[in-house]
Amino acid sequence: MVTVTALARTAALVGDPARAGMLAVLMDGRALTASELARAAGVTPQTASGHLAQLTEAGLLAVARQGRHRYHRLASPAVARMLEGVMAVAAGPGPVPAAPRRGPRDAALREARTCYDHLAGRLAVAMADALVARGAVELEADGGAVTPAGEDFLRGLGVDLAAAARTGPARRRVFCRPCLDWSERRPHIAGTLGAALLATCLDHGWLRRIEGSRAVAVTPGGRLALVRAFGDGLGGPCGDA
Amino acid sequence: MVTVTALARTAALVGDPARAGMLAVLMDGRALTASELARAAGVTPQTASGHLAQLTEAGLLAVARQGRHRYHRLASPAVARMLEGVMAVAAGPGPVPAAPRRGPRDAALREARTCYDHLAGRLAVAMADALVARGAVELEADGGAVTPAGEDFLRGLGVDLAAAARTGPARRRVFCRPCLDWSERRPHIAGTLGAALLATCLDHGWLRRIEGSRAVAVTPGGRLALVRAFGDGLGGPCGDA
DNA sequence: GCGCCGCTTCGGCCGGGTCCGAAGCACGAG
DNA sequence: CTCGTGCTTCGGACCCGGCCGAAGCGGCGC
Repeated sequence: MVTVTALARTAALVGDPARAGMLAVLMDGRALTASELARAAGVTPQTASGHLAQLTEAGLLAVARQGRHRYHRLASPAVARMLEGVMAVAAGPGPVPAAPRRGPRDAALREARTCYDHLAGRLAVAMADALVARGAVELEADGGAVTPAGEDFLRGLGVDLAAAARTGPARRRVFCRPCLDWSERRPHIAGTLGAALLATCLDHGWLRRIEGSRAVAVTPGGRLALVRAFGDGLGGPCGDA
Repeated sequence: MVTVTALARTAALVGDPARAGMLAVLMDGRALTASELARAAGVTPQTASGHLAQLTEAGLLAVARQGRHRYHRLASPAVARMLEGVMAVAAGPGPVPAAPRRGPRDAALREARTCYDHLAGRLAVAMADALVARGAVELEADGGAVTPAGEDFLRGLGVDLAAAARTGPARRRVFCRPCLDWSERRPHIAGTLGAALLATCLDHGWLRRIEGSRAVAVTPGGRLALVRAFGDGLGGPCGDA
């Protein structure tokens, strides 16, 4: 089988700490320069350059030149899914890791952040719970689905389901994929629906990206809108309701 | 983030050719002895022993002692999903790899084989196509769903949907996950539904595992039943209809 | 009980791959 | 044009990790 050597090569690319750090940072879906990635991985620029060349040639990263900067991003959703899969295994079977780190430094990250193209963190898990509770979405380990009632509800929020469903109105119910949250250890909504949800929240000004971080902030108006749409669970980091 | 080092460690485990070979062989869902895995990976038993110890301690493999044999298997579906993800990336974006190898040695593998807990190969792709064509299943990149009509059809075949849907009759439609086939480069049906389909085919005697290989054979009666259920596409390796 | 077989552990060898210092390119600004 | 900055390439040192030979442990069959 030719594939076994390719399998090992690909996994080995992710298996180096420096490269793994870069890929983990890029999991938020943004495109970063080589210097930023070097700093994130804790190596010198020339070392990072070599790693980036390998990752790009293997098809894990895509680059976009822009002036004298080179922006690197994950080459495809398949790469993001692969990384999610490895992270899920790396996290181990333990469902409850206690409360390992309560540092305020990453409090914003635990509250809400981007995960490639969708939301993650406490907010995303609460959102998924609310959607399941109201019967708008069905979630299982292997996949998820939007119910007919859920279609109406989401359309009411302004989620562009039609854009998410490229294949016509007949099969609008599938574009939903669970993604295990590393901070909450509970599933949130990824896939095309997750991407559409994030886009909607950003478009409406409910959420705002925080510069230089994967974290996203809930705007004052956004908090109101989210609570009205999803219920009290979306209220705040510590339940300010 | 503690997880970055764990991410790299896990990926590095898959990143060694010998270990990757063992994991690839185990993707058929069976449990093999250390000697068999050593031969599959092309290393001596003592080398394999070290690798297996690492994989087991990291939670990628589970062992079952039985007499003087030790049977190793993938520890969880999460591990299988991770490997699928890596393989998908390793296969590269190229949708058409020409006809790289037509050796009769793996003809049976290309025709039908197991992939952890479900079917893969030409037969599985044809089966997925037939299910989609008759409107029993909807498949997208992010997930799949069984339609209400599909529920009736599958139940008629004897597929145990109830066992696949542990969570009650209300949300029976989601347990379906696409899995990219490495020989056909087209999706087939994985997930709980894929596992139930394979179990049904084996129970009915339509398919039979081939000893010492991932390949499965279609029995004479099975071919008849499959063609009747799914149409001519299931007929034979080269379309003997 | 004795010997066989599967599996594991220990030690030493060796190769691949990562790392950084220094120098070379490319692009944009002044 | 010349300088400065971001990125890449080259070279050599280092170290981690895989590999196998030999020896030790444990269960099974005769």
